[in-house]
Amino acid sequence: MSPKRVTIKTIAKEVGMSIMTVSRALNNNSNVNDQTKTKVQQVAKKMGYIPNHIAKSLVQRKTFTIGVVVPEIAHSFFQEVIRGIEEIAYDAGYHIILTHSAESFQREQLCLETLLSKRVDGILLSVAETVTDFKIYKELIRLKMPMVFYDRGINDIGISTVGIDGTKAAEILTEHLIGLGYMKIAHLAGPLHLSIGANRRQGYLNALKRHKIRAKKSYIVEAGLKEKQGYEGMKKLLNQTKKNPPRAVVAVNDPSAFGAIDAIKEAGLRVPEDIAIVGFADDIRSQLIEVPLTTVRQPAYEVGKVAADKLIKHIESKTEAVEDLVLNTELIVRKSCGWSKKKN
Amino acid sequence: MSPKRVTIKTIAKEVGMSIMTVSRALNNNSNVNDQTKTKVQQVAKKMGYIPNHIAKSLVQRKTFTIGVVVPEIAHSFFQEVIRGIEEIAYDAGYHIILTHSAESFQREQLCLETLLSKRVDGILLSVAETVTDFKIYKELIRLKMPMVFYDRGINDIGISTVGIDGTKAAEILTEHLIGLGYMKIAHLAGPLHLSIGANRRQGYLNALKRHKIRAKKSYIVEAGLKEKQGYEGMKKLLNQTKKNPPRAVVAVNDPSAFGAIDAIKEAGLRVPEDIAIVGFADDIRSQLIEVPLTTVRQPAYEVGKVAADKLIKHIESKTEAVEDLVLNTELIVRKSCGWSKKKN
DNA sequence: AAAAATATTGTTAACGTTAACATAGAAGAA
DNA sequence: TTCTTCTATGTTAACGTTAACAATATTTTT
Repeated sequence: MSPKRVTIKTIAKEVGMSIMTVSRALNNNSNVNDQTKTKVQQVAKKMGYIPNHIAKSLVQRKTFTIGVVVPEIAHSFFQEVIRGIEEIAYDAGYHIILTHSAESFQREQLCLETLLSKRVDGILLSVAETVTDFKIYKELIRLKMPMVFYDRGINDIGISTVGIDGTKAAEILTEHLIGLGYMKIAHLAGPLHLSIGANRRQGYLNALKRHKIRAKKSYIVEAGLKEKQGYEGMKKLLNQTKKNPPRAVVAVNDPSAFGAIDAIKEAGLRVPEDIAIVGFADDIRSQLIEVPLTTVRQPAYEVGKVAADKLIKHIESKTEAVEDLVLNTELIVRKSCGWSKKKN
Repeated sequence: MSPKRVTIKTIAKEVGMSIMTVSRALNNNSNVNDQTKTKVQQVAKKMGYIPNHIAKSLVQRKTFTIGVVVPEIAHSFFQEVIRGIEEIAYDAGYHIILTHSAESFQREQLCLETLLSKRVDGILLSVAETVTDFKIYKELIRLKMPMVFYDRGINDIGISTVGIDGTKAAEILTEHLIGLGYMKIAHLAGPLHLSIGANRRQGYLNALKRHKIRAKKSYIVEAGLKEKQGYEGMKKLLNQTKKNPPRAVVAVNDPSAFGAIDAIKEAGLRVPEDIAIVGFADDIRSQLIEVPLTTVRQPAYEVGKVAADKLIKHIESKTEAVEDLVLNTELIVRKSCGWSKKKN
């Protein structure tokens, strides 16, 4: 952008007025003579003036920019969330800087540092899987940086979270299995320090309890959110329950379920005849695989919209309440839970 | 972010040195005593210093930010492109501002104005469907704003474009139909002022010509890139060819094909028995619909990567050549082209 | 030991804008 | 007419940083 830049200074010289008048005229600010205003705006247009938001942001300490941290950009769930965020942000006159933590704690730190340096007005973040240290979130609170967690948050830390009721959804999912007659139900859990991990496990336990099924420690394996970890987790699970293998598995999410299915097949077992499985999140692939996966649909686009909306409220009013917003989920029954088969 | 901010000035006062020394120490710049450097860095950390990129950008006239304009954020193709862009940008130390033109010319103008005002270092853009006036692109060139088109570009305007060889891909697609025995092949074209529209139509015509099939004007309808437009276009096509309806249709893209399928069904015809159809782009839905769609897979993620890479080269070297980069496509044969049926 | 070179630190201005206060002129009120 | 109140514009400083040049202290060379 080399050709000698046009600034309000240039315009001021051209129209023979002070830069302040030009600034006011261009911002349609009060107390500028109508003639002056029109004149300035005409000249600005003619000269090809492009306002410099950087300078404006510096003096006003406001960028109209929202920082978004996504833990897994390849996941359709998050892509839809981004879409929701963009829509709301656009309507409110904000723009978004997109960053990607790739499920890495370190990289998440880096994303946040960048966003702070770029002086975004607020941050939307979904906690990376490998995060175990919440110091930086507390620091952000201390800095009064407006922030909202979406999908994956930290409880009782003073930051609003927008997501689903994972506990309830996992409970419904598990109860669905129980309703089909399964008694020996295992759980491939996610990271328990993340609310999604803890909640889904809790929902699983709640369902068992309600139906007076004793939870077995060996039936719960803390795996992870990725396909590979689901695979490893399932292998471990099969290994430690050889004498009494489960008849159904509640996986923490769909990718994890995909991995688990691989492990089940590898062990020479069939889904759902030998082991039924249900996932969580409704990944696009879930309906495409050989035995389509029973899962829970999360309203990704809505999550993005609501989170962005809440964040902007936080940004624009110091008194906006910190609260958790819970959106509805929907049970999607497909073949992997073996609804049409005999069970035991 | 209210608590009295720590700036290099604050630090300078604390360590009893000039702000310039502090600046140098923090930037690991040459010519600072090692002791001083360590001291300053320690104090900075202790005081919770957060560099202000806004101020830095202002003076250096460089933001390390890339502006991305996406025409349809709900489309999985573009979501994958974004993923590719993010990856390359991250590796090169750039961040991305994501904007959405929603296929609207006006809104695209707005996106570009914003990006200019935010002083991004470069712009990646895929032309919105309703764009017919290229003035602003020329203006960007004049401003020497580094820029690369991805997927949808404008020919011979002096801006690099990263995409696929739409002509060739459409030719292959059409030839596939011809190879299956179809002779009466129609085309639902996209906007012809966009390269993707023009190229795909050309490929369709090339294939016909090569096989000595006369192209009929009534068999070509300029529709649009969206599902609804495909629907309307197909209705029009059926209407204007009542005496001699086509046996196969080459749609400009998958959404358009979906719409066309609806129109075909609505007319009481079957796909592919009565009318075969092929799309373009491999939308995620293409394999899910009742009669899975034969289409062309475009390497979306790769497109994003290559485009970002090219843009960064443009940014970092004034002499980078303007050129069109062409990536390979892959024909995906599914049922909608009726490969297993009789044809005429 | 003086001169030259180098290493380290400091000073000033600039990036492009707006906030806050100041001023001049015009219009209205007394 | 004079005082007051607007209206329109101007002046100055600030936002937080770096570039360019200046100055000082230290080391090296001759």
